[in-house]
Amino acid sequence: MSIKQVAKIAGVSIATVSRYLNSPEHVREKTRRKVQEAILQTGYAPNALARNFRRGRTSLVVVILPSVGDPFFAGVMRGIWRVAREEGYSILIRETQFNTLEFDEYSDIVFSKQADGIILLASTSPFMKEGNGKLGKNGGHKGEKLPPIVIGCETVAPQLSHYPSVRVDNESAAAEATRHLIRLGHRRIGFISGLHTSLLTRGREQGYRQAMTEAGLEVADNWIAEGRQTIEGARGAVHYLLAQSPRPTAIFCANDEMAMGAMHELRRAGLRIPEDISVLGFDDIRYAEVLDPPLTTVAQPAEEIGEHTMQRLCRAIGGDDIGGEPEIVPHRLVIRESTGAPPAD
Amino acid sequence: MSIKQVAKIAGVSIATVSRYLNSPEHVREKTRRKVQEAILQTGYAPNALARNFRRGRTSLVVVILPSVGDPFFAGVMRGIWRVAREEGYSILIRETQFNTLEFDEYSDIVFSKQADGIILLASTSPFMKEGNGKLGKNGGHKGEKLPPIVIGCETVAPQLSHYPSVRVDNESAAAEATRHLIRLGHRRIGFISGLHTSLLTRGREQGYRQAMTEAGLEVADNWIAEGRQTIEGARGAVHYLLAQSPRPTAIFCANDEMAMGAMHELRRAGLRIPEDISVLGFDDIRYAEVLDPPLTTVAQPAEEIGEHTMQRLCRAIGGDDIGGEPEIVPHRLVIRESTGAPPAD
DNA sequence: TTGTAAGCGTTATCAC
DNA sequence: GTGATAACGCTTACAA
Repeated sequence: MSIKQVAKIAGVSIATVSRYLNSPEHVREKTRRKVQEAILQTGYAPNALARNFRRGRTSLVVVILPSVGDPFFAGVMRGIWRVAREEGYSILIRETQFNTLEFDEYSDIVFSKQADGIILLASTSPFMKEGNGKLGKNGGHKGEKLPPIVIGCETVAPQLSHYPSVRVDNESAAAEATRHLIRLGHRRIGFISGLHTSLLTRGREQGYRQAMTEAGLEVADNWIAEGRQTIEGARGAVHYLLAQSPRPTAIFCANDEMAMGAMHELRRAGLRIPEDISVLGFDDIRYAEVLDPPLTTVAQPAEEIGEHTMQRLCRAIGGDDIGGEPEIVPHRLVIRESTGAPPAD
Repeated sequence: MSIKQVAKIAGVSIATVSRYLNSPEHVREKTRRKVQEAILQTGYAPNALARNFRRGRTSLVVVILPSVGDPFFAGVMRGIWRVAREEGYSILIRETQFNTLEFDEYSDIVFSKQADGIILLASTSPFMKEGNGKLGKNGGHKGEKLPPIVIGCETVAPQLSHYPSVRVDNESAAAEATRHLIRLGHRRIGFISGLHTSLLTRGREQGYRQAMTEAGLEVADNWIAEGRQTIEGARGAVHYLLAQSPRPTAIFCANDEMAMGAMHELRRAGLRIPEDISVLGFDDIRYAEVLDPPLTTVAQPAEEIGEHTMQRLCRAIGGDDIGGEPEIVPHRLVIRESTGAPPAD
């Protein structure tokens, strides 16, 4: 009833009010003033609900991520927001924590018009049933188009392999980081990965293995410890690694958060970093450089990842075919003081 | 057109399909099956846009906060999400960074039906013009109701003082923390606050001053340093404090993030913590205990704050009068190893 | 228990 | 430039 009231007060038709709102240049100066006056008088605010309904779009984008707590994602989000603001989107965040979401749950968000598109940041569970209904591999929701989805940061489940993504080359990056440790003289290098149900760190583990193999070094099974990608998870993993014999002289953690937990646990065990054992992280979150010692880690351009992901999504929503290839953004090994030569032994 | 198609295929009216969706118990078993079959066949998903429009509500709540990066807010968000899920709301996040938003910009979110309610986490700028239009102190958007807004975490601008909030007693908490330092023997205690444009840390500074005064200690102007509530901000502040003479033997930081920056800068200056100088934080983010040394800080029940805030908002949206009093949740001083006796001097 | 039909606030397509 | 008016997809009296 609201545009109607404004129209009545201004003495024009509702069409004119609508025009005033959406393309004022098509309204005569004099009329414009009348409408403006009426709007001020009534305190009218256009009903976004009705507008979106009519237009058939929500102007909402859902971002799905494992945990907002991670400062790395905060960086990615910032990039997403920047583009979202420019493009007129609001961002809805869904945290998966550690539970498994079916892919259909994502796509339904779009088909039921809760959002115009979806960004998947990092791990999705690989436990999605193949071809169960709405999104087979050549996809389509009973004939409708594929939902606009772009993946940020990480390698993904096979079902998602046809969707575009923006990320660093995790494998190369991890290999490069591992080589840094090897160059320092380490031979026994441990790796703390995420849970095996998470894809977040899969590529990183691959890179680690590759660098080890290529250097002719053994990758003992008991040098790879698995844990939740949390401080607690890393603690448990370190506990496990320290119990091995011989134990690693360096630990590569699949992300910085885990590196922080690892460093703490190592200190509690009475070890000095890097004199007794080296620690390496991944992400270069803002805390990495203020740790004691500052953490050697692989930097990802978080904001850039966010921006590009969102930009690509916008194009997909706009109907462009954005292809399915991953866009690889550059990483950078940041050498600080948590890595050094192994102890004389 | 969609419910229509389903209705046609099922051989019933659209009203029946709608009923099946919203109150299946009012549909005869046999009919129910027909509808279900049709829905499966078509892959129909109700159009949330149309539904919300019709119902006049968005099922969205906007959370406005200075920065998602802060792990403390991540905890609060978790609490908000838990309740939101139960109550059927999705959460839209708006990051203010460091810019000043007008209050009208918030309230318009509700009046233009972009969301059903608003949660304001921590600082809002105090620079909002008084009584400029839509929301005077006895408020109302040209006669409409006050928008449902609940404030989480912090003391607020005078214009918002009539809105309900959920938070710890910052003043008492900060006073208690300061007394801990005094008890350890410190007399010269510095305070690193947020920017003066931010209300985030106002109450905490009050508490600090109160405890100092009450102990008969001087609060020198040059022992209070101001900076952005970031690692960088804290570094600058420490730099300033260390240049004072005599300089403080302990530094109370208005939050843990700043404490992390402070610790790093102190170490760079060659000072040992706590032997040479003590550091105290606020929030007890999850990183606090893995720092070296682990950080003494004031713990806030982040998730609980989030839950209660959201619960209260839900009631407000439901039309209940939830009053304007703040709900105070308990804080707890967590003593770790970053605080100790002052140096003999 | 089911169907008919009004209406939610916009935008878009026409004529004028 | 402006004004009628028909959608958009759904919920909900009210009638049958």
